[in-house]
Amino acid sequence: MKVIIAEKPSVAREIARVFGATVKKDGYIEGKGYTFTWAFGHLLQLAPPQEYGYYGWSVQNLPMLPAKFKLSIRKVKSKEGMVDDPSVKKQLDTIKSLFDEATEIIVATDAGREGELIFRYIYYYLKCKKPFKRLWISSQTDAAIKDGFKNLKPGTDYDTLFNSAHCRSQSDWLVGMNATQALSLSSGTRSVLSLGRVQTPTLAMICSRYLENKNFVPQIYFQVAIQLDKDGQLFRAISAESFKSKEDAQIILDRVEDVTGGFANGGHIFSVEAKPRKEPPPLLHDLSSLQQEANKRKGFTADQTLSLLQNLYESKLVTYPRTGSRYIGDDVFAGVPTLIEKFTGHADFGKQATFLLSAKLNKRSVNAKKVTDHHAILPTGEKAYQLTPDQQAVYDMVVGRMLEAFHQECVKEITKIVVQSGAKFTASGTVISSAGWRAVFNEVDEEKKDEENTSLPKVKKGEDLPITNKAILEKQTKPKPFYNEASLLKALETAGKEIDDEELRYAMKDSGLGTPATRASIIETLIKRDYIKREKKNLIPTETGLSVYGVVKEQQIAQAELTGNWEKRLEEIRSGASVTEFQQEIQNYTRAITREMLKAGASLRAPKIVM
DNA sequence: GCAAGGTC
Repeated sequence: MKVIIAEKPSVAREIARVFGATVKKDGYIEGKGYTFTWAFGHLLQLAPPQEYGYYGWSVQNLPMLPAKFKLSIRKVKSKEGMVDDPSVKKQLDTIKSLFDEATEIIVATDAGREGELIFRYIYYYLKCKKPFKRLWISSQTDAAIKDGFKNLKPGTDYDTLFNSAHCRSQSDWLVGMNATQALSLSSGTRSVLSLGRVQTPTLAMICSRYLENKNFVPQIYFQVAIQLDKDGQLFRAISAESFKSKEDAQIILDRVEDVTGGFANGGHIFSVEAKPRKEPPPLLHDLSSLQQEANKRKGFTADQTLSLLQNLYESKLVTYPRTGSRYIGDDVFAGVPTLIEKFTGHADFGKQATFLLSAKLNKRSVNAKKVTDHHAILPTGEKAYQLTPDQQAVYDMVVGRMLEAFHQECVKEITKIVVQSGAKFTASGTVISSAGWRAVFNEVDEEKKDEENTSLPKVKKGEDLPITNKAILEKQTKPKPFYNEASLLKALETAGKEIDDEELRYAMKDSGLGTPATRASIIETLIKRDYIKREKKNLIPTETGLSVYGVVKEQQIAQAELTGNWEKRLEEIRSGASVTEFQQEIQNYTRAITREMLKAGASLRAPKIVM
């Protein structure tokens, strides 16, 4: 009997279906001489400190550097504290008995570093010695699955990938556990002051943006506005220059040849530029872009959106949600017309879906090379009913985005008029001449509301128009806004793009900080630690958060570069470089950061009352 | 009591 193990039930079901296996058992599917089973993500994790004899939290234990790491079953909260997750325990038992009977194991966890780790941790935990082969596919269509099974790789081909994954896991444990205990113990506050490779740079980003915003000194500047009259249609133009003082602006204002100053034809049309601008449709959603949109539209937190999507995924209404790709392959694209057809009766989008059926579909989101473990989020086309309003909202964002992504370009007419009247003034306006994909939601872009849909009258170069009004505008420069969930997610995705070191920047280019699956939980962790709080839509640091930031901000653990550095080394390990050398460096860094944090906590201690 | 990673 051959046993196939997938990362999650949905994938095992898909593969079983392709094989024609239909016998559903508890924890696996059987048929055609194969058995298809699954994990639920990571079933095992690196064992906590007490399993190496580091009992309690104590400075004497630090730094904790286990000679050999152990694995333990994923924990879940219960009345008696953290206990082995019973459903995980049960599934491990199932996998164990299947592996015992197996003649061969085929690994079908996701094609990536963590997918490899998920399988290997199970395999080593169960002390299994059976040979295994690796299925390596990046899309789960029938063709891709069949093709993958014709090209199974020897399991040992991925030993170095496992090494890099194991190093990632151990390093996060060593640095995170030790730095956290060191800072918490030395602060003497008896609360958990956690630190980690991902959460601490994230906290640093929020704090530094907050301080930058708070310490921002707005600069006041002045502009001159004039109002012109073209055959009764009024429009506004603003001085091309801005001025530091009101007096300078006044000089320009006085030069304006306006009606009250006795000039009948005050504004001279110096130039008129009108050009069409084509705006391609947006890409399909990945998890992050959808979380950002749901935060902007509905104010949902990243965590809420993920959980709503998980519900929709479990109801088989949308495809796999924790994806980092905004593309689909040609195989999936082949099914898109049929999919669109299912939405021709949709209350909001029916008309656009019907339109798309006879239109040439835009293929901007179709690129097999940019599909990683999973493709972009799509509706499955299954009938949706009895959704809660929040589920419906997220579902509609998925459906709407699909229609947008395959829709036509939006064509805008951008007009720029330059008026001469003592000085140069400009008026600009944008008019949508063909809505294209923007017809789906038919909304005005909030951020660009001022310039969108401002239509300007038709004027000709050389014309002179009366100026009916003029004024000095007082404006001030604005600070960068606080982070909110949407802008933070975006910043985490693109973290590392500004690193000076080219190699580190390259190493991080596809990752950023955290992963699609973990970013929502990072935000929740920072809130749970009382480092940050939600204030309206913004993420604001608390006093605790700011003081922790104060003591770590110069440390490597607070920089995105640390991840860049690790990613570079992990990639080298994947291509065969020494593991021990990296592990040695991590141990050294663990000793250093532990020492630093044991000192640093003192400044967080509440001042003693002097009698 | 602690990391980051994955998933139901």
